[in-house]
Amino acid sequence: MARKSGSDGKKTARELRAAATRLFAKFGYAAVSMRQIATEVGVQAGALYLYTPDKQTLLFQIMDRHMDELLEAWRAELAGVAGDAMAKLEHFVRFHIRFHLNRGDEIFISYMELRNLTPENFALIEAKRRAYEGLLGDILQEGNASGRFALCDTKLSSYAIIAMLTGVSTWYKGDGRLSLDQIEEIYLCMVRGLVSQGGPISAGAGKGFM
Amino acid sequence: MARKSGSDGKKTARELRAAATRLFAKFGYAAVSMRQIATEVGVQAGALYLYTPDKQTLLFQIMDRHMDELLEAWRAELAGVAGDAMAKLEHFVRFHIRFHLNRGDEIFISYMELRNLTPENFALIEAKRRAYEGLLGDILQEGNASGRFALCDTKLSSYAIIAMLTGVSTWYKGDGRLSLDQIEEIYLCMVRGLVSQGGPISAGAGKGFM
DNA sequence: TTGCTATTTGAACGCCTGTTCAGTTAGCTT
DNA sequence: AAGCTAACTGAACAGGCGTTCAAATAGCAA
Repeated sequence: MARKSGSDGKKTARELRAAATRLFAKFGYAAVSMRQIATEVGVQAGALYLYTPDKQTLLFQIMDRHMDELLEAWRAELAGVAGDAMAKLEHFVRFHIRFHLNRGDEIFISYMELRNLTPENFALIEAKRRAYEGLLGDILQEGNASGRFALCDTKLSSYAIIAMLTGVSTWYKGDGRLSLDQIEEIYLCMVRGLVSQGGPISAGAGKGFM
Repeated sequence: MARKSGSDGKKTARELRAAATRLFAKFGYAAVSMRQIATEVGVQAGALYLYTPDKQTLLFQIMDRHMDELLEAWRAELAGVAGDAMAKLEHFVRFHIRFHLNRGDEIFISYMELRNLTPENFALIEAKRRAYEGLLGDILQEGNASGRFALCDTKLSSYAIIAMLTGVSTWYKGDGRLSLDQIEEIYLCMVRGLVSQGGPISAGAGKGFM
């Protein structure tokens, strides 16, 4: 046997990416072998090398595409939003949760497998990650400048908000007690409080952190 | 050559744990070989099996000890705290940041290598993790009950707070622009706002999430 | 000095790894 | 029917994997 009946390069390439994403997310890049991926795709390991130069590139492309889609999706989303910083922030929260819940595998890989990238590939992904954090950071600064927010440090706040939002994908199961809408609302409550700092107890206490 | 001069089993056992922790954190469990660990310790691979039954146990013990120390340290900390829920929460925030920043490797492993545990080992670690989340959850519920906090969902809030606090260890470098004390204060500001929900804008808006 | 135990080596086990490549076939074009 | 290309197989390569174990040595007790 050599070529299989009904074989199609484009389809195999797609399935390779899909299988790699699934397996990397489940078992980790280092723990998954090319033969394992090949089995999932339904071909022999050698055939994979028609569609990727090597295993490392496979990992990098999954992450790189994820970051591109994330940045592109947010730019598209933001284009349709008029309003103050709070309106933008609320949009961001909803967007981030919703986007990531539909891509559990990619997000998992993007956070867990950074250390398995070569230094050059790591630098590329890291730059895109920083760009995304910066987009939230801009909103926070705008809110601080307009007096709407009262954040001590917008950079740390962007880290904190992204970390808590991304954390949703570690426990969310589609069949849980809460719907996606409810989760969005709950996180919105928390983020609104977080950026307003202090709340009822020491409302408007100032911007310094001491 | 066989036994080495000055050799000491207790010391080798300690160095094995230390080397495994360091390497697992840096490269990931699956990517690190027993020979690599042995080189770090300064012995041949075979010698490691006097101090661990296998590689999996090595990983499990690192995580298990970490969770035990975390739970024990927090219990000790809480014992000395009198005050309302806000006082306890502030203590928790400081404690969590401080504890984890001193153990970057262990925390990294505990979050990244869960999927490399056998199902039985995973269940044991997961139980301890839930216990820790529950300790924060108790504080949040106490605060909600006393009217001090205005959280929509204490369970989700405990996830969110732990996620944002733990996130610190992903970017913290001891030589950064902020001191540990400053970081604690900034996160305290955010957490206070988060639990107070809505802040100056809609202070005391209620507990329902809609 | 002899004996005993703790500690380690170094080789070996069978199996798996990422990657390459000559050879084979499916399906289309001429 | 012949030729061509896209798609794939299956074997091979050199090396690494976790783990085991007989043999050897260090340091102490008798």
